[in-house]
Amino acid sequence: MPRTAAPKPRWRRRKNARPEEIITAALEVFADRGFAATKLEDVARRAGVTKGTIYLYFENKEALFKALIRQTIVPVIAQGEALAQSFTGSARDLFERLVREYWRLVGETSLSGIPRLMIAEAVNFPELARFYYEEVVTRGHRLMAGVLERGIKAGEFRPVNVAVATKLAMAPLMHAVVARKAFAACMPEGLDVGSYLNTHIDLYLHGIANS
Amino acid sequence: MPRTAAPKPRWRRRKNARPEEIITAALEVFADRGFAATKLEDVARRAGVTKGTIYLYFENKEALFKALIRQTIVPVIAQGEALAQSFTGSARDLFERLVREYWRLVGETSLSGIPRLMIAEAVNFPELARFYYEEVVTRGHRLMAGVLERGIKAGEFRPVNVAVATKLAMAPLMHAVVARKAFAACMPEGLDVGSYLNTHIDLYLHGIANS
DNA sequence: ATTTACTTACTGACCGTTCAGTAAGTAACT
DNA sequence: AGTTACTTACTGAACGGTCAGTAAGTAAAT
Repeated sequence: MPRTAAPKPRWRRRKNARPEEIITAALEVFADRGFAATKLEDVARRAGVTKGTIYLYFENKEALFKALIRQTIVPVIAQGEALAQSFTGSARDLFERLVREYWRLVGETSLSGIPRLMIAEAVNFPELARFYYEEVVTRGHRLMAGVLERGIKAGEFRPVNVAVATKLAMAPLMHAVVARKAFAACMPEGLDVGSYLNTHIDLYLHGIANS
Repeated sequence: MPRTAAPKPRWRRRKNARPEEIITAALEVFADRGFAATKLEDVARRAGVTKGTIYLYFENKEALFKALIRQTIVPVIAQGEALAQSFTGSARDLFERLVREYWRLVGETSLSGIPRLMIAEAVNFPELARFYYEEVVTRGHRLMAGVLERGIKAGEFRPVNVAVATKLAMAPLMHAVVARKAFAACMPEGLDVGSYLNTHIDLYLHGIANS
């Protein structure tokens, strides 16, 4: 019997690729099960390794989660900030761009599971909540508040209470992201995201317009 | 030595009072920990009994939760329906009444923990999700949709897509309820609920007005 | 032959659920 | 009124399953 049988090792050493693969797997599992209910064994299986391997690259479950946030959501915010910085059109148009961009990058991807997860488990994991609130929520609000102030300064928008108006601009987005995921299985009709976004943008800009 | 020392029994038999006391305790714990993270031992302690007693009155954790929903949230919806039924003013005024009433009965009470809980855990407890969606969400939407249709028929509101407009009317309420609870500890400034509600009502009615 | 990335088998804590036992309450019978 | 026989609301400990984290061992790579 010739020793031609492929050596085909049962596993390979891929130190460089592992962290990213584990984070990718973690995103999928965390996004649809939540933080507490996610089993690291599932994350490992999806990443093509075993549980122990995760602990070679991340200190614990919480550290893995933070790494995931930093590598996925934070860049989305940064991209929004860059867009706002370089944008030269009206505040109205920038608002619309940002809303649609948020939906494209978060609402329609598995990232949409993250806001739901945070809202769900913030109370039980206060350290995670603090981290997320600072890195994502306040930064996102600052971005939107900047757009509103720009519009007010330019005379496009009424001089509203910026903090409140910011929250009212984001709320329908956040709630859609969060509720769609949660009750997907219960809504036979689904949610017509197209009309939903269009209507929100229309109503909001109409409401805040200086006229 | 006189036997005046109160015998003070370690516990008393109070068959009639138990279920309600357990539900009250359960609301508080579920509302701030969520479903999965709630320990029946905590519920029991808060109700002044032990874990075993809960099982004399409720089949299991899930049945306790359903009983809680039926006894707390469902009556709130029913009250809203009654108000809408008997209301004789404009649709605009009815909208405002319902929004404020919702906040008063849910947003400002420990009931506010329930929507968050459902959104959080619907994915992991599909049977609970189905129950809640049917008994609460669809019924709430039907109520709000009725108001919008009334306004459209009366010529107060533009003939919008009612399903979408309903969701946009509720979203800021739901999101405020849900996020406030979640990030209470992270928001030093808090949320100015008064302005938030006023602004939402104002913007929304302005946006949907037929003019 | 040595190093080290990875697996495997294990531990300890946690919690929903169960159930044998206990003591509070009740009423029948003195 | 007091004793006793009985019912049942409630307790508390233990069981079984789950899962984050650990450490000893294995095999890939050099």
